[in-house]
Amino acid sequence: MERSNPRPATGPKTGPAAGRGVPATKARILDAAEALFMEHGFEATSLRTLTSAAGVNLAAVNYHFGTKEELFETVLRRRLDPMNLQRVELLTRLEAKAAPHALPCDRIMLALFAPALRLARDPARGGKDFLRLLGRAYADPAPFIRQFLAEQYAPMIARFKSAFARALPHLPRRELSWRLHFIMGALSYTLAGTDALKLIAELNPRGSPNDELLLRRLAPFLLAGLTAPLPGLDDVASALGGDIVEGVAAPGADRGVRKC
Amino acid sequence: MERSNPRPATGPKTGPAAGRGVPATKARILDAAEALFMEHGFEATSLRTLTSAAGVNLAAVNYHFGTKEELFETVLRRRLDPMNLQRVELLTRLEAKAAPHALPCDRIMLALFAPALRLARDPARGGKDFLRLLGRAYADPAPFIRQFLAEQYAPMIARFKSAFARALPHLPRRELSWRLHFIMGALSYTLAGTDALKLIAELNPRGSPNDELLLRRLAPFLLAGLTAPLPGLDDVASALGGDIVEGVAAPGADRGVRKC
DNA sequence: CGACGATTCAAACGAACGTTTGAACGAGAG
DNA sequence: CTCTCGTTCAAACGTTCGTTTGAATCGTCG
Repeated sequence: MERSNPRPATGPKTGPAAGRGVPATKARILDAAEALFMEHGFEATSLRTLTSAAGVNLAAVNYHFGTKEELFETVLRRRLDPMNLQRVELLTRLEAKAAPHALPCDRIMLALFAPALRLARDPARGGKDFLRLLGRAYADPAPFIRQFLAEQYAPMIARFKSAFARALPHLPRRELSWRLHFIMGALSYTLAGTDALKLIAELNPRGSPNDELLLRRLAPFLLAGLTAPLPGLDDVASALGGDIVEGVAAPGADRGVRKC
Repeated sequence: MERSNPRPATGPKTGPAAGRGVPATKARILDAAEALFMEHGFEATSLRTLTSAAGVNLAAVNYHFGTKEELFETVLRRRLDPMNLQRVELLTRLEAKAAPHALPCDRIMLALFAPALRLARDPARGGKDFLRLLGRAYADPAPFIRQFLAEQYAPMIARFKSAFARALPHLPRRELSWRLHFIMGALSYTLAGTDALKLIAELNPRGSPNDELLLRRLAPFLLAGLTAPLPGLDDVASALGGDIVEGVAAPGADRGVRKC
């Protein structure tokens, strides 16, 4: 029985039906998990609900994936790995094409967004639902999720940070780091599509939550923020120093900030 | 006994020690809940952990608040209500001062940010930890949280949307709605301070996660995005139409987008 | 055929959860 | 004192969770 090593070497197909499309169970679990994790989150999705939806036995998850957490990581990795790989490859290709000039940062952002869009359009199961799962994972408090994402994203982020630094030589590195953080935050939040304040539904009454349209609006927004002039040191601060609650609020507080 | 109405009218102090600082239990539960919900999220915080930390009996939560969910809403409402009230009042006051001219949108954003900053600086317990709790709640999948936040935020959001619409008459209403959504998303994500990719720690090695500094960097970033020129219709789209993965990628795709 | 190994299955395990119960407590009013 | 009533308490309830178990199943190969 060998229960001491429950997971039988996650390797290739040594399965029962041998040569062809064998472990339908494993794939069905992955697909159901992606859909349910997307809809209800990690903690709120029970293995009993999941295995029922997938039409497999309850124990199948632990047999094939070992643990619920490992299943979650597998679900994420299945689409995240290729996407981040595409991002870095695309960036490298665009940079090579622009050489010896630095790649302008709207192109860099294109390399960041296009693979996500491409994933959203993926005809295969998942598609844009996966982006919602990903955005939700970004905000999950579970430590194992945070660590997994950090490891998964760190190299890609570092690569893009270098590219942006080359495109924006005047921008202090620290400021760039902040702005990249804001960009990833807005991107995650938007992709999560949680409709927190029902804004999306109100804005896009038709049933189709057009992700492409969404990213096409988000990209210029973030690009403008990225290339914004450096903030004055006393924009918000001076307003807070004066008693804003009584309406005094910094007469000349708009230095360094673009007017409307 | 009257167990048919377990919660004894959440009204004022009719307590045991009568006249003074009575239901220490209730306050201790609220404080402990704020800290623990902040650190671990709603689902991951058990009532047993919570009541142990607060030094009260397990049943006290159900006695005083009825339900774990109602406790959570109370924790949020305790600081959220005053903050959103301050936001709207400050906006109204600034608008009155600017009349008959429209209030420029950097000032509008000041009214959005300053009360949050003020809350972060609050010497009373909670302070900036609460903002992290709030940012986390924004991304929580639990339906009751989403509904609660939507009801709580909708009026304030609508008020600010009108103000921005007056300051940006050339911006289509639909575009403005999107950008406001992006702003609230980036704000929530930033306030959540989840340090998803450990960026914050790397950027701010000193122990103090200076929220003021953070918002002072976020505000110009978002302001630039808000006032960005309208996106061309084929920035990202044409790049996607051409086969970006092979590096063709839209030679003249930067129309309408500010160059770096 | 017969044994093997990978897979599936029904059933159970132990733990943790939110909530309820009914008795004990303790100050204030009659 | 006695009764009352808001509060606290230890204990238990019923449910659900992720995981484990050991037998049954089935195609493959000697």
